[in-house]
Amino acid sequence: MSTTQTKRPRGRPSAFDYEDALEKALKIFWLRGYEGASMAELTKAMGINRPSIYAAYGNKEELFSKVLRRYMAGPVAYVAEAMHEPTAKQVAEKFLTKSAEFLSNQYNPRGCMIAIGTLFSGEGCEQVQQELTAYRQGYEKALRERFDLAKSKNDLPQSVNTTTLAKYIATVHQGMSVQAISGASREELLAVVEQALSNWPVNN
Amino acid sequence: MSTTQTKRPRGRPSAFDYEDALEKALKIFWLRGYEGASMAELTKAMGINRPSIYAAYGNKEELFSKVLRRYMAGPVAYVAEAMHEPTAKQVAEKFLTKSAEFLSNQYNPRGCMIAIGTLFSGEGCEQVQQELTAYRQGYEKALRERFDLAKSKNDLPQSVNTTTLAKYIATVHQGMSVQAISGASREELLAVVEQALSNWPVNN
DNA sequence: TTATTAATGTACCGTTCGTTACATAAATAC
DNA sequence: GTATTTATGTAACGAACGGTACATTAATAA
Repeated sequence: MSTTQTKRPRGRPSAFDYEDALEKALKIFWLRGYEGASMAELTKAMGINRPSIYAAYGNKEELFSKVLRRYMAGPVAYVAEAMHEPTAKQVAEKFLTKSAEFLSNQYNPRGCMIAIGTLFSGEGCEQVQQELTAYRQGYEKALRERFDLAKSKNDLPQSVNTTTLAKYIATVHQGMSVQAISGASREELLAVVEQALSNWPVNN
Repeated sequence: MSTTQTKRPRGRPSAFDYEDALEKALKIFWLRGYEGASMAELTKAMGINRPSIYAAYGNKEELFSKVLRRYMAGPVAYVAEAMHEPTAKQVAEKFLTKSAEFLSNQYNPRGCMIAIGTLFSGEGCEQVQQELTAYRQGYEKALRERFDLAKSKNDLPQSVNTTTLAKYIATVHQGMSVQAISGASREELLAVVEQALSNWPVNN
């Protein structure tokens, strides 16, 4: 037999699915931000009583951290995927175009949790802010490294400053999240992307 | 005599200066955001007891509203001024370059209150969100109208979509605020501005 | 069966939130 | 002077915050 008997753990079994509940917490944090999401609202959305949340995920900060990991692996997984496009220009196009679609997806809350999450906040959110800053710097760095690779393959002119180019693409992406929250449509976001990429550096 | 006797009002005189205290509240809201700024912190910074704040400015939401007006008239007055530059390109250059300097001014809190304020928030902040959205749409509209004027004077090609161009400039500006909060330096911001404007539409 | 383990639901903890009642103090009006 | 007006400082309000103690329930182990 190839069926592996999964032995049940010792005590009372969980009444909720770990990942499902995390997904529901994600929706709340995404809509409200870290501070704007209250444990009461999270509890209600997750369908779990508070002590079970703390037992399973830790405190609010740790729950948010786990939510961020799920967010990266799910809704914004397209970012990492875009890096695999064959050319630097296609990477940028894919990244921004997919973002425009993502940000105007009617089933998502507006804006990207990582791009524009917890920019201003009260005292005691320093760790959350740092974590989000690290994520932001992370995808900007991924862009830069991808552009460095392109440069080494003559896919980008040697004159290009990859740090600046990556920061520019990240800046447009972050601005697009603000635009999405402020009411921009998919068409408008795509038009901005086209404008933003119309200055792409090319070999002569 | 040309000196006009300013007659003192009836009751006990205020122990604080209205605009000075508003300036101190501005610093707190700018640093913390609307929700992150507590009345306790505001009270302490303004040097006024709470009932006096409520009497002079109304509740927290109204205080924030008055702070926004002061913010527009002071720290970000350069935005309206930039519109008066002689050409559309100079308008965009001035707007973004001044923003880069503003956002990296060591004496300011990071980020622009209006560009990226209260993007995510808990229940009960709808009015503040709407007000900030209106301000954001306001300066984007000012850019568009300035570009329309430029177009009518052949300062911009007739093929230009001014709505898109204005939205693109606003998007870069908003992204720059995120970058500033995430640690970008003045030099980096200025490099992004240069990159962002390298595709400026010109008559052939 | 009995012991052990772990998750559950209830009910509450202390703190902080925005806001306000109220008595007092300091000015003008008469 | 006395009355009136307005701002002040103290002190507290009810509600919401993040977090937890504790008894109970439901599973496995022996």
